[in-house]
Amino acid sequence: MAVRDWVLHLDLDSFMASVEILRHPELRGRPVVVGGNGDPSVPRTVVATASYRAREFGVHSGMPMRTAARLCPDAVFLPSDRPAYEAAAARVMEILRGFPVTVEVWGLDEAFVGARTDDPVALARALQRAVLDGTGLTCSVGVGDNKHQAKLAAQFRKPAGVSVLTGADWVRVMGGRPVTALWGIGAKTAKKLAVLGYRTVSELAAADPGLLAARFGPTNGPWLRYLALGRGEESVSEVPWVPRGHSHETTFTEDVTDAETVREQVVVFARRLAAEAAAEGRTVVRVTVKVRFAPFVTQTRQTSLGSPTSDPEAVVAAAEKALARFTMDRPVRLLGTGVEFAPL
DNA sequence: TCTGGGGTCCTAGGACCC
DNA sequence: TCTGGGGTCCTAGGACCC
Repeated sequence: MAVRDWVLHLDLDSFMASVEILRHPELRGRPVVVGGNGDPSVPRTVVATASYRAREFGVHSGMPMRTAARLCPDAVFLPSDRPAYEAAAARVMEILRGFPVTVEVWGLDEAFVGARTDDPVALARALQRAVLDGTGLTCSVGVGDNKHQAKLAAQFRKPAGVSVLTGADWVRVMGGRPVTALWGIGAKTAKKLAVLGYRTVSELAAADPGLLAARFGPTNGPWLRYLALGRGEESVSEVPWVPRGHSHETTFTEDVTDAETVREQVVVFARRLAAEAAAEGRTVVRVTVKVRFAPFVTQTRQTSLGSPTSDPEAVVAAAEKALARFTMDRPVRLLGTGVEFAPL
C-alpha cells in the first residue's frame, strides 16, 4: 500500500470497568458495573460502564442502577472513581505519544491518532499491543480517511478489534444503515429526517440540501448530508483542548421542596467552580443555574458578569441572582450550576 | 429504563443600534 | 405617523456525545 495520511480512532474497551478489574484482579471474569456510589439500590443513579461480562445480561451505560441489579444480581457494583480513570487514561496517552504519530485526546477514554504510513492496520495492532503491555487495558481501533470514519470503524469490532472504513467502502458498509449510525445523529434528528423521507444513510446522502437547510438551519442542515456522505474532519491536532467552561450538578435522591437547601447547593457549586477557574487560570463571564423540577422539566437561567472574574463572591452573587429568577413552584429534582470562561 | 454528570455546539427570539 | 434592513449581543432551550 502507498504511504499516505490516515486517521485512527482508539477507544478503550469498557474503560472504567476495565480499570477496576485491573486493580481488583479477583473480579476478572465476573460481571462488573461502575456507577453512582456503588450501591445499586439507590434510585436516580445510572450505569457509567458495564464490563462485557455484565453486558451479556443486558446491562449497559445509562441504564438505572436498580435495573442493572435486577438483570444481573450477581454483578459487582462499584462507585466511579474519576481520579483513578484519569490516571489510567493519562498512561495510555503517554504510550501513544511514544509512536511517531499525532495524538489528539478526545474525552476520558478515547483518542484520535494521525499517522503517515503504508500500513495503518499494522500500526493499529502495534498501538493496541503497546497499550495492553503498558497498562493491561484493551482497546478497539478504527481506521479511516477522517475522524468520522475512524470513529465509526472503531465500533465495528469491539472489544479489542481493528476495523477499516474509508470513502472507498463507505456506501457499501454504511449506505443501508439507519441515519442514527452516523456520529452526531440521534433519535430526535432521525425522527425529523424520517418525516422528510430520509431513513438510511444513502437516502440522507441524496437529500435535497435546500430542504435540509430549511428544516435544520444553515449550519446543521448541510452538515447532516455531509455526515451521510462519509465526510469528516481530516486533521488531527495535539494542541490541548481549552475548556469553554465547567459545571456541576446533582440529582437529589428525593425531590427537594426547601428553598434554603436549594440555595445552599447553588452556593457550594458556585464556590467550587470559582476555585476551579482560579486554579486553571481562567475567568468567568457567565453563570448558569439549572433546575430540573419534578417530574422531569428542566429550566435554565443565566447571569452575565460585568467583567470577567474568578472572585468567588462575584460568582456566588451571579449564581444567586440567576437562581432568584426561577419560579420555584414545584419540587426540585436536580440542581446544577455552570460557568462559562472568557476565551484565552 | 422513571430517566447521572460533564461537556460541546447550534438556533430562535428579543433588545438595541444605526 | 403602522413601520425597512442589517448587525450584534444576550438568553433559553435543544440535541448530541461519552
